[in-house]
Amino acid sequence: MNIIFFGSGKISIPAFEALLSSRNKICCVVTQPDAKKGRGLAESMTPVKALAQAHSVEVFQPATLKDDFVFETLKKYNPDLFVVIAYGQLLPEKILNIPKIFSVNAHASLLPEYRGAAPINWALINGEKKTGVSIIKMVKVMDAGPIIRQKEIAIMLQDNALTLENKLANLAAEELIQALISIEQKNYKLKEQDEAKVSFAPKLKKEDGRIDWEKPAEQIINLIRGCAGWPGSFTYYKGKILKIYQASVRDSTDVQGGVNKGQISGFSEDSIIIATGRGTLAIQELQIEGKKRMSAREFLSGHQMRVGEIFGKK
RNA sequence: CGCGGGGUGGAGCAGUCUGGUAGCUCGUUAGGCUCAUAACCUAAAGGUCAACGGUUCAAAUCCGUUCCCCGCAA
Repeated sequence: MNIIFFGSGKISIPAFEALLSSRNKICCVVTQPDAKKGRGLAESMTPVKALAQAHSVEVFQPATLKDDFVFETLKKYNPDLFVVIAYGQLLPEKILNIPKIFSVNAHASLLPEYRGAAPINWALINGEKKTGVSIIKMVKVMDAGPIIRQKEIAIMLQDNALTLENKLANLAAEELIQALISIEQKNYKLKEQDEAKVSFAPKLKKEDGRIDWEKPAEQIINLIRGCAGWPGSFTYYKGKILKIYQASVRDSTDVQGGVNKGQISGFSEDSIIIATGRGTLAIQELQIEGKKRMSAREFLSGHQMRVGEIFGKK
């Protein structure tokens, strides 16, 4: 089949690789335009573009899909199928209807739950025990199309957004290939999503990563796990932003009276222990503004922290 | 030329404003204590203070330039 691949995020890489080594022909790859990223003025391309170039696949980077020029360009390839995974933009109906068969999307959740841009992160933040990958036929509404294949996976306690994304990326690649085979052989079934069970996972904002120390330790840990990578979870210490990379629940029972939430309640050999709304948690890896990421042990070597100091105040 | 923090023995930091003997918490090595220990005590090794240039009797510290790391913003 002639396929046009839409993808931008890291999660789409295994699927893209799987497609490249399948019997299908990738006519062209559509990915987000190079962004002028920050500190200096470095231009950065999506990982998908880098991989496409390495395989000499044509790359197309329209700023918007609403342009007629985009429609004409894609039409010219005469594609059988569009494969979309973590592209980063809604595909207009006109575009979706270009391929002869239809457009397929791989989504990292058990649809109809967690529709939207950040399903992996929200599943972790909400403390879900399982998630998965759904392969759907695309319709006009974001992530609302009928399901072709769906595969469940357990969320491990030690999983964070990065490790889970990795697992789901590989799973998505496998499921996608299977789905393509069944589509080619025309022996697939479509299962409509149950609209009553729809939930949403909107794109995360930086602010979503701010830790609320009033919450129970478990919930804070879930936030840290869910925000790993981007946007990262953070709090404040002595007026500076303090990012927390690795932490675990130390004690999930009630805190003794009089202890302020966010207070340093002690230290162990390798971690800083903080009181929360319910229970305590142990920070193992962190980063203060302007410094490198380091272990709690390293941090404590150079910073005199005291029991009773408060986290979370600017 | 977007804003800001930083580069000091192996790690993390102080010292820089107000130039004048290289400091702290660890780690490493050796010895001691101990039934024993990653605990405790003692000692030692380990630095061209990012680089180059300037000012000065004297520069980690003041001035100029460059390189590198990081946070914000996107």
